[in-house]
Amino acid sequence: MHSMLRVATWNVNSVKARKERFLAFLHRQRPDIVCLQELKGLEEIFPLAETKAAGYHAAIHGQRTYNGVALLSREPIAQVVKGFDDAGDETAARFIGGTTMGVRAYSAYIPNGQAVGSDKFAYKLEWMRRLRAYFDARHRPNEKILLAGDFNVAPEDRDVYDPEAWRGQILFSEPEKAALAKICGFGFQDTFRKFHEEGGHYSWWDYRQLGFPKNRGLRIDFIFATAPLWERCSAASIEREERKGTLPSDHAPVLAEFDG
DNA sequence: ATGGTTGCTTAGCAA
Repeated sequence: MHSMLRVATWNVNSVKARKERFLAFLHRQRPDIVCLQELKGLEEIFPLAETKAAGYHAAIHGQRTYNGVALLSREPIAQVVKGFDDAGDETAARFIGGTTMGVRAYSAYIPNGQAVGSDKFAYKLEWMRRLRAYFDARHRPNEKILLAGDFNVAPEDRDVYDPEAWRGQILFSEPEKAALAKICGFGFQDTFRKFHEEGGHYSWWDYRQLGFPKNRGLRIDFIFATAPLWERCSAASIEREERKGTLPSDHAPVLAEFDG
C-alpha cells in the first residue's frame, strides 16, 4: 500500500445531474480511490474523459434509470468484478470491486427496501445476505479490503435524528440492523466511528420537508475497512458542505484516510 | 416563507 490513501464514497443520485459537482469534488478533495453509487445510467453517460483528465482510472457497472456503481482510482484497477456471480439476481447494478493501490475495494449500493415487510424489503435482506456470503466465499478478513457505499441502514440510535420516530421503520428496522451487523461480522469496521463517537452526524437527508435545513438526517453511508486497513485509518469525515447549494445529491460524500 | 423534492422518463415510479 501507498504511504497515504484517501478514499471517498458518494451516492451522487445521477452522475449526469451531478457531473459538475462531482468533478469539482474530485479536484477539491483529490481522493485516491472513489466509490460511487446511483449513477442512474449506462456507462455511456459517465464522464470518462473528464475523470481521466483528472487523473483517474475507472471501472463502471452501469444501469439505465436505476442503480449503477463505479470505482475510480489513481492507479489501474485489476480483477474487476460486477455483481456477486452467485446464481442470484444480477439485474440490478449494485456492486463492483477491483484491486488497486494495494487494496481490494468495493462500491456497494444496498437496496432501499421501500417499506418494512414489502417485497422490496425481502429483496434487501436477501441482497445483504448475499453480500456477506460473497466475502465469505472470496476473501479473508486479514486482507486489506474496503467496502464503501450507501448501505441504506442506520446502525444505531446516534445515527438517526429522531430514533423514536424511526424505530422499526425502513432504514432503521431490527432485521436491517442485524443484516448490516452480519456483514460487518466478516471483519469490517466503520472508519467514521473510529474518530467521531457523538451523534448528530448524518450522510443523507430527505429532499422533502426541508430535511437538510432542519438537519433531519440519517447516517447510512459508510467506508468499512478490514483490520489491517482500519488500524491504519488516520482520519474520517462526512463532507456536509456537498449537501448545500443548488441541486445537490441527497447524500453527502464520506471520506477516510489511511497511513501506509 | 405558514411552505416544502428530485431524477428519469414522459405519468408514474423510486428514493
